[in-house]
Amino acid sequence: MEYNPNHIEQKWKQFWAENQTYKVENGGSKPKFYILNMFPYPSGAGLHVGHPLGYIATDIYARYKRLKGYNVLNPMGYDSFGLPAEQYAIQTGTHPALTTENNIKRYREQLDNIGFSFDWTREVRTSESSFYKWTQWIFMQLFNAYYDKTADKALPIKDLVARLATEGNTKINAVCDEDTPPLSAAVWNNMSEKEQQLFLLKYRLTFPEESFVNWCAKLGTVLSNDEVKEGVSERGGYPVERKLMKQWAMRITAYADRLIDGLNNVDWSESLKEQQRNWIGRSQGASVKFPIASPKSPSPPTPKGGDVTVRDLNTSPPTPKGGDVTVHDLNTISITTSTPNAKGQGETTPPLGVGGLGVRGLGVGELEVFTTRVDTLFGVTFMVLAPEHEYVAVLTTPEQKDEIEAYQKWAASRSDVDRMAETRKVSGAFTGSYCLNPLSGVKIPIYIADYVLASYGTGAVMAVPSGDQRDWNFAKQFNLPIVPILDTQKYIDASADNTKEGRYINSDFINGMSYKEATQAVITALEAKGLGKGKIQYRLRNAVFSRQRYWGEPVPAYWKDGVPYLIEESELPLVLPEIEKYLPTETGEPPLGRAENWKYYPQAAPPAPKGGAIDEADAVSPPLGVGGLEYELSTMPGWAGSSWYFYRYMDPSNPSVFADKKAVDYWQQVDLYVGGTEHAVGHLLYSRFWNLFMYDWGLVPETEYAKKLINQGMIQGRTLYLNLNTGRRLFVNVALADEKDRLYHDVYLKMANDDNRFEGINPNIDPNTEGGHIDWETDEQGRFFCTLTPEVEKMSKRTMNVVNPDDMVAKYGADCFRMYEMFLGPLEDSKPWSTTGITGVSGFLRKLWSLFYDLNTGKKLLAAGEPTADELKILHACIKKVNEDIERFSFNTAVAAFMICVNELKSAKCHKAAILKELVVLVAPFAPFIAEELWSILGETPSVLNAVYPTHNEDYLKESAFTYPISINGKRRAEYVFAADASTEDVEKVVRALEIVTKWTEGKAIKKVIVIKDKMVNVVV
RNA sequence: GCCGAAGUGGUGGAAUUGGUAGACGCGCUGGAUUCAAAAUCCAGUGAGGGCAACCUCGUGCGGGUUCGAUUCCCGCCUUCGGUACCA
Repeated sequence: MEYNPNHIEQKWKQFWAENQTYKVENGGSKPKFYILNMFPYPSGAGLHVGHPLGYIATDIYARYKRLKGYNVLNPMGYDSFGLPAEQYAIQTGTHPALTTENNIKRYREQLDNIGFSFDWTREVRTSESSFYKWTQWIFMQLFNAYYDKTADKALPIKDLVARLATEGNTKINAVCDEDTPPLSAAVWNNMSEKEQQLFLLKYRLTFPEESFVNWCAKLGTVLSNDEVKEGVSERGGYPVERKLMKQWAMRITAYADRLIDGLNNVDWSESLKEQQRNWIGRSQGASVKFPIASPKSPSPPTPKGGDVTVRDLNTSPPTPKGGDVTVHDLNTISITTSTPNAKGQGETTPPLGVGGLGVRGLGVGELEVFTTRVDTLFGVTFMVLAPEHEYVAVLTTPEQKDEIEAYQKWAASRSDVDRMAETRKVSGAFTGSYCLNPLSGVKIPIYIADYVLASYGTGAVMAVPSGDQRDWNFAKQFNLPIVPILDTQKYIDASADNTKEGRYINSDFINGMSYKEATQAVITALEAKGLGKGKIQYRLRNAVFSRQRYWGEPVPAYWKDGVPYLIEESELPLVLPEIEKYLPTETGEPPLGRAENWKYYPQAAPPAPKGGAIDEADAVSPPLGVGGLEYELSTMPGWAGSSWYFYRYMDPSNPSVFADKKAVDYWQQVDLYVGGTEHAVGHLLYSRFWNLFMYDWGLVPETEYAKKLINQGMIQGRTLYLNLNTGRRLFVNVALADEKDRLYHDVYLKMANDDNRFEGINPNIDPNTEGGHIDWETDEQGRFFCTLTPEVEKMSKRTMNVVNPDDMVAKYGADCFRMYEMFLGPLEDSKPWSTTGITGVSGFLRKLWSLFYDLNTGKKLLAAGEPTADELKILHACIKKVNEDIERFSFNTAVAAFMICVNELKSAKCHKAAILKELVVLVAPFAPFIAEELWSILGETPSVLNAVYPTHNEDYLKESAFTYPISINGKRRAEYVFAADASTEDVEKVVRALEIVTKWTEGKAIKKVIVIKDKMVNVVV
């Protein structure tokens, strides 16, 4: 019988399907194991050879665990909402659902070809209403929740409402918008329904807000920060601008600390955890208030233009000793305001900040800054605000108005790309106003500059040019004083020295202190004056949750009189309506503005008002769109469905709950999650956030849903470029160049000897449509050649470097493809795809087959008989090695172990069923097709997955002798065979007497002989 | 700049706890088979020297710890990934 991979693949694919070999039940006596792959977006390009890498690894592990006696959940599904299908719909009018359906069909075929053990009865698709019903449901739970800091968890919003009605919000320690005003119960109870609802939005875990977002005009939607790379959209590479829009947001910041702390409890790679920590960006510091100097107080000469000088800081010591002399009496300054922020004001919020203060008129108010180095407070010589800072208008003196406004205009015109390209350039403008150092009372000028970001901290920075390079650069540019504050800062004229080493100087009461002492002393002093306190600042922003697109989950909410309300849970799912064109409306509404046939709502009877609970929609009888009711027209972002899909696999078709509690309690959490590192701060952070919320809500049992996570490396493609004489480069289709001798635009080429040189068959036809032609070279025989430039890049349809796994499977067989991908190197490493070496794996499988049948004659070699000690040793060494390697996800070395085993059995001419049977089970996770075939050839009943996984017997591995390498001073000089049971003393005695040893130690005394049992001997002279 | 990971033959990569560096595969060289080629099989293959036994060097670079370092420590260099006027 001959080895024909394609033939046995067909046979076993059918067998597995007919016998539901991979179907998994919830429950049973076996221990559970949940393995998860990041589910793919079904793109039109189909799977390329990079996608299956992780799937193969998990499939091996899943089969291995199953053979080891576990009940293994190994599901697969599709993240099937997304932009490409919608873009295609805009271009062609094809419904995204249809495109998606076709793509999924193709994916499924490709996946089946590789022989995965997925339980397809559990397949999920995020774009199916039976699935997104629960995405919408979770959204509703988030809307009905607020984060209580005292309980340190999410609580029902109706609890908050009850407390507001009895005690106001002053005692409530909850996460809310920064502009939330203090409120008494009386004020709350006097609010109208609308005012109350708007007020509650400041607390809800998901809420609409007017905010600056990344708007991509070309895609017609907003993008989250992690969907924007280098100022352009990650998908498509289109320009992105900042735009103020009303958007739904998720209060992920409420979970910032728990998202950081939870990382300590999961087995994820350190680099990935670091990425998440950096993304959350927790920094410990202090907020400090700088009183704004009254214009009436004595001031330095008004600076003009760019050459501002406040020389008096340099000529006189910043702070007189004793601290009793101050420029300004701080106690007379009334503190009446809170920090402004970049956000718009809610309607019910009393106007705060500038408007009510009249900063310039009254000479009161203060600027709040956040700093991680409050100890450097005495080194502050100026203040810098973001150009968009709310105070700028009132702080600007009439003389400086033109300059400031010109600068603001210039800063606003700069795109993110510009800003990033010119980070080293110093620019800014002086407002004409001053503020006072809260401790020293020193008067310092206030500038604006775009190196200060409005979106971080308070949008204001206390500048310490001696300790911060950017501040230093700014001080040099505008000729501002630089005061060293640590005795270690010696080269302050050359650059800033951001150090914590040394003792303080020029710093009043902290002079002589260390960093730690000073930080505490300054905070204490600030707190005593009510001008500062310790504070933790996060880089993490609340996550924008709206997309102005069609192909996504509809938000289950509607608007009445400017207030958002949820629809009833009983009305879920809110089905995505059909529309005729997938474009924004003429009035600029999202595509859903075109919908007229909202299917499921409002079909139910108007809900009865529920006792006082204001989060319930209590008057929804008229159809939406009539009587002031309007649907929310934006849809959810791509990360909505993927934030919880792993629970749906546990109970995929349940109509009444996202997953039955019994199922969730059984599977608990994902034991092993495998996916690409590109989701480090997107999906993997959002899903942890949703999981924490679901945990708080009592829906799931674990605070972290993925116990262990492995990031598989990316398999890159080889992109071939054809250089035209105009300097333009064309992509060359890798597959066509390899397989069909045919290239771009009817130019016929043939693979030349050199990998990247191609012979032209008909160079008279050139791709003039691309505005140039190829510069052909000719060889001595008059043949034409051109040279292609290869580069390693991500595989994508656009660069025509996609390698389809189907082609590999057709050519070498699925088993070979699977093992080869594993053999390529460590799972976590990225590597360019190359088929060099696949013949080695192919040869291995044929060799394995040849233990059963003669490859030439087809004669059966398989025989009965007692295995010899040698044969057992070969087998059990392999069992041991493969077990260990799978446990540490080192699949490449496991494949090598198989090769060694088969090579040795072949040399030993071993065809014994007793040996081969165990080997087949061992190979089954890696090469399931050939394993099933050989298993049945052995006369066993399929499936091989129901076999028992072999364990090794250490007795078979015992050697009768061990060859010790003998080193002299750590250099290997000889080896000598000792009996395995020789004691270290015996070994030492013999080694000392060896001729080779005496030769090397000639004339010198042996100081020591180190014998490590079964390892080596080292003679020290 | 900051954070993280990694640098080993011609090549992909092994070396699991500080203990024989280069497993396994590809490629290459020589041989067998063949009319010939492909395929297959056998042998060799880190570099340098030597007829040979054998010797010297060798895991990015420079130091250190150790009987012994690809592995641990210190200082650099390079590459890749992430991130960035984050105060």
